[in-house]
Amino acid sequence: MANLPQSQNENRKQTLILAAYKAITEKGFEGLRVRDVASTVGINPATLYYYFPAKEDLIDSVSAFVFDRLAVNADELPGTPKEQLHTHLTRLYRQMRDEPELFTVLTEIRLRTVRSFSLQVFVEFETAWHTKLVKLLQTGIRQGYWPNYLEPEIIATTIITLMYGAGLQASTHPRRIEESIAQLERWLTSR
Amino acid sequence: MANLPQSQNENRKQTLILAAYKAITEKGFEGLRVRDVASTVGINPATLYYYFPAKEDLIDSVSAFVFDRLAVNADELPGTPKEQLHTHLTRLYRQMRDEPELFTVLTEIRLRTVRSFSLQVFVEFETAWHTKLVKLLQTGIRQGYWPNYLEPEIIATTIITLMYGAGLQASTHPRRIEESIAQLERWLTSR
Amino acid sequence: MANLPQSQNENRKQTLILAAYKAITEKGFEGLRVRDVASTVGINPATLYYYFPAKEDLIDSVSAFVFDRLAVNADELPGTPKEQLHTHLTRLYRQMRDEPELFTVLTEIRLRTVRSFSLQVFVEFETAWHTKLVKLLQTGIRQGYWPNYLEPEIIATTIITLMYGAGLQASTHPRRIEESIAQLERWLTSR
Amino acid sequence: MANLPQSQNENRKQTLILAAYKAITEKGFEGLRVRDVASTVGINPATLYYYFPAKEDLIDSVSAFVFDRLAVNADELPGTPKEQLHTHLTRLYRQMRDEPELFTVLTEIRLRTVRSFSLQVFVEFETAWHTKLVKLLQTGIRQGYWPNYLEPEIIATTIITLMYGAGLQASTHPRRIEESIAQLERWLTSR
DNA sequence: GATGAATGAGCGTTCATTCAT
DNA sequence: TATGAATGAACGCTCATTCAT
Repeated sequence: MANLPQSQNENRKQTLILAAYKAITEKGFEGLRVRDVASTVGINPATLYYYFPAKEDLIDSVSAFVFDRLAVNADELPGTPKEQLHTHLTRLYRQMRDEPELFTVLTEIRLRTVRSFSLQVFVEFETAWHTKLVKLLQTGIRQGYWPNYLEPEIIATTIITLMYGAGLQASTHPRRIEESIAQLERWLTSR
Repeated sequence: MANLPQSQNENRKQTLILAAYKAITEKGFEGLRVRDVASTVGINPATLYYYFPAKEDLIDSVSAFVFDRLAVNADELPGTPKEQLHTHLTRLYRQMRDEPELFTVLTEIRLRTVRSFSLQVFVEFETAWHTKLVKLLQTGIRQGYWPNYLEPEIIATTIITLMYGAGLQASTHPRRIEESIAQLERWLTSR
Repeated sequence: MANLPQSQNENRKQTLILAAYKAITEKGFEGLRVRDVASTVGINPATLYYYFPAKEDLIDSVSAFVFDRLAVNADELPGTPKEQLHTHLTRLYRQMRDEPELFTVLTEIRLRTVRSFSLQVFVEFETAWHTKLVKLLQTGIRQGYWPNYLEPEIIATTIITLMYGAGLQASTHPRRIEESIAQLERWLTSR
Repeated sequence: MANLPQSQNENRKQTLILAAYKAITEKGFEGLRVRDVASTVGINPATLYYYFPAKEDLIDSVSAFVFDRLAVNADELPGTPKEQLHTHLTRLYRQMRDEPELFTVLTEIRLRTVRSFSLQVFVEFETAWHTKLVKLLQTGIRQGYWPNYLEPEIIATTIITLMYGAGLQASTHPRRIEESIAQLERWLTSR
């Protein structure tokens, strides 16, 4: 009861983040306009500034939203390491298929970090993902699920790289993604 | 004699394209300004419009420039198919290492096509690349360089996908790219 | 008991007036923002509107505050007319030295009246000051403190004019003020 | 013939400066709007930015315009020092009477410098004025036009101070100014 | 070929103010 | 009394583009 206003506030913030996310989806950062985001939500542009002191803060929140949505928590999954990895890749694949825009926006953000906007947040995201994959692979190798000549660090890197590439093609070639991920898994388990 | 002005014209156009390319490199399409491109070259913005009727035309030329620079003509290389693929991947890797911006801009363009700006040019580029890889792999398999259960279409797709991902990380994690590509080759030739 | 809220109300009003005064001191009317005044006092801008129905009302109160602070009640001083005038000028000088901003704000208000915002309040202030000076001078001349060819009206005007000029230079050239006022007194009493 | 465009350009710049000057006259810096200045001149606001890269640059030009207009070149006048000073003061008085806004804007600028915008330009203006007055007075005293116990530095300061004060009252009490200046001259030449 | 001058449309942001709670 | 949330209007400024010269 008492925190309803609070949650209403949070609600509107979320609505704005979603609207901005969708706008980026459609026009990229290149075409992102504060006015458009506001009018999509049905509020005055000035009101948006009540929630986000600057456009860049809204963008930061969109970034956080994207990172949160991405299913990269590979180690908290059930089953054997092998099953865990499979689930992880499958989840990512499904996400790419069902909401390819998420990966489009992820790439948009990625490119922005290269031009050093707020690199830190992206570095953290990638490091976390990489670390989780490495641990999963180490455990799997130790338990005999994968050949022990595999180098977890390199495999993790390769998986992430392939996923980035897949995400970039998600909107236009959903089929390709599936095939590439399947091929990756085949290689991992071969022999 | 008669075509000197013509070539001078071409020269200036190239200079403008390069300037625009560099601008995209530094600020992305998000920060690309006609005025900046013109002043970098040392001309009046109005003059730029003599060479390119609209900003979008300049961008199209930049796209063409990027596609041209990319070393994706895999089939015109010397050696056996295996050597050809190796050379192809190595060339791409070296390009990523030496001028990672090229891949940054490629991705910028790629994202724009998703939002349907001039999709066609990108489809052609990708199709050509894919086709060349498929042919190379088919020949290699036929000649026994790779196991015959490999499916050329899927492997080609996987290679391209990985390369996109690598390109995205070129500016920030050059090491990762090397490892990923090496891993890919190991998989291809294993057994 | 009953008027405690009343005085609390007055208290907060005074706090707001002081904050606005200080803001004008630092940024002029040009940079006076309701939001800033409110946040300096630690309240919500909306709350300020409970105390002052409009920004202009707050400004009016600041004007009144400035007029009140100015030591221009020349006739209520002890001593002979000559001593009274000396005390009057000395007080003004000290005020210029100790809180030059007061005169800066006075001038800001003065300029606003020229553009006819609330001219009346300023006319009253100036008339009162002028009248007091005239009376003081008349008494002094009648009592033989100053030569009788002095014209009180004109001298009063000259004093006020000089004081305005001094006030304008108070923040940047405090020394000049002292010298000018001393010179004025010397002239007044010469022969 | 060749420099006509150049002078046209300068012409428009001057027109804009004048329009801005008039706007400040009417609304002060507080109410100075780029849009208003542009529309007064009948151009698009964007065009104004072709001539002045920022609002503050336009303001700087207005300041220079005001300083130029002010008749403070006291030493280049004909006649004896006494006549020169008289002419100087008379000119200023007439300017105050005929275009009091000039002094209103001068004061506006003066207040802005107190809040340290571009203090230097004002310091230079004042120093030049002061120096000229001092030289004029020194010469006059040496030549016996004024009693030799007068201290040129202090008198110069007093004159300037009085003139600032007069300028502040120019729009509302033109009569007062005349009287104050006359009084000043009487004092200077008494005995 | 090249430019100075111009512009309509629009940008991110801020303003004083309001009002339900 | 006090505030969170909202807004219309405007602000300084920038954009891609045009066009007479």
